[in-house]
Amino acid sequence: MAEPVQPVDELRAADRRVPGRRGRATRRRLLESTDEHLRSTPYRALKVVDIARAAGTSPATFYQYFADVDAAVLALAREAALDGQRLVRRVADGSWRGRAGFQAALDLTDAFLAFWDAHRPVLRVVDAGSDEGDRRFHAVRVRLLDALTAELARVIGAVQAHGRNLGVDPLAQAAVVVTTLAGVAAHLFALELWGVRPAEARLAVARQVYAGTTGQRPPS
Amino acid sequence: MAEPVQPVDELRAADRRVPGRRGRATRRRLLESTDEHLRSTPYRALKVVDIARAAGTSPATFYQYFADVDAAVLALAREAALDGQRLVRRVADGSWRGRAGFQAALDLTDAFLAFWDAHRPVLRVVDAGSDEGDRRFHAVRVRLLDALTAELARVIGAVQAHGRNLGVDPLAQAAVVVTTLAGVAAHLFALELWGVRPAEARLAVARQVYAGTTGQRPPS
DNA sequence: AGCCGGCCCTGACGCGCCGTCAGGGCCGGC
DNA sequence: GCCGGCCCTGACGGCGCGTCAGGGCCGGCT
Repeated sequence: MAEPVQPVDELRAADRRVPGRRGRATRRRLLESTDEHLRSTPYRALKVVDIARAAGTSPATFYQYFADVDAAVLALAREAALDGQRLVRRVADGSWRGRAGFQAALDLTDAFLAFWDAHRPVLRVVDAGSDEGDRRFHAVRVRLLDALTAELARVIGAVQAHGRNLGVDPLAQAAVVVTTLAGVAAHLFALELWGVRPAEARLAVARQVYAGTTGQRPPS
Repeated sequence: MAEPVQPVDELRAADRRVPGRRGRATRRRLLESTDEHLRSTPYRALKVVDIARAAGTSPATFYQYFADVDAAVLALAREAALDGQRLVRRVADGSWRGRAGFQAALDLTDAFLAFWDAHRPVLRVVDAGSDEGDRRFHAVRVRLLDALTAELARVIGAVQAHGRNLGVDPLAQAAVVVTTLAGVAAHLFALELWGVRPAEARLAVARQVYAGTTGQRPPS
């Protein structure tokens, strides 16, 4: 929750110059090219030369702006994290009580799945890197999901305070709910191959979100 | 559920010979070396030469038994899948009714987390490959989780038949529960860095498994 | 207009790992 | 003690990475 959105970005790695207008445009084209390629190519098969050429520049230029491909993906992930903050409002604004609660769960599920879909290739790499113990990827994954988890934990805590002692750690419960959302979002395609229809998966997720958040049986 | 454990394994890739005793021993050492290295090295940083040398052999020999590193990891994953089948019994044997149901959920959670932990490095690669759309990794991931999902779906269907119409597709619901288990198992370390205590995460997962399977509010 | 300084780009190169192939060691049977 | 077949490996071409010195472009100043 720092004040500036980004610390003026990184200084140019190669020679410590501060990029001017033209430089920033090149950097942006490289980021977009990276995102593009990530949608059609497995991460390990990404070639710097392809990214650079598609951006109308050369590999050497790529290394002027990013230390390696990871750095470019991390930059994309930070942009995605910014975009993801609107999910938080969806949790905070909706009412989680009674019949409306299930609607809130459905809304959150839909918004989360859409969010993941918009940034799928990047988030895949973030997940993989984070799982492998890479600090940088872990940090950005936290940044992606932290506010949402905290807000859900607040809701869960409020439900407990309202009389229903669920006997759980709100943070742990929220984290598990968010993990379900992220897991299903990531594997939705796989579930489909498996014979699970997306609409059914969506409903099942929303039920789990509802149950996990309110401690109530979901409506049938 | 085929009769032979493995279809006599693959023929040797290099020259189509059927490996003899010595050859199989070398293959096994290569597999173990791969598993070993995977525990301390990010997948993309794996070097065939390191795997081979640690197994007391040469890179060329590695390629006699595996087309590439992926193939070795897939072989390890298939072994893990075999090991994972015992999770199914745990679901089938336990009673999911009443108070005992929550115990069944706890047992499944513990067994699943232990299972994932035992095979973590390999399963990480499987997840990543599957997410990237690689057919081979997807197939082995299905093999890993299919029986468990099917059994859970059976339990969910039975609960419905017993009068409580949950109004959901049992397969979708089971798939979401399994996804929660897999997601938390994969990210448990990350959750810990996040401030979630493992014991609390375990309880939260068990509650979600219980709620998702039986449609009941978990006990407090 | 002409010049100049600083911003930006890139060709070229050394390095390291991949994956292959021809050739040779080892071992058990006769 | 010899031989055939199983198994291993040194050596090599190819490719992508990451770096560096050098040069183009452009806007401002006189």
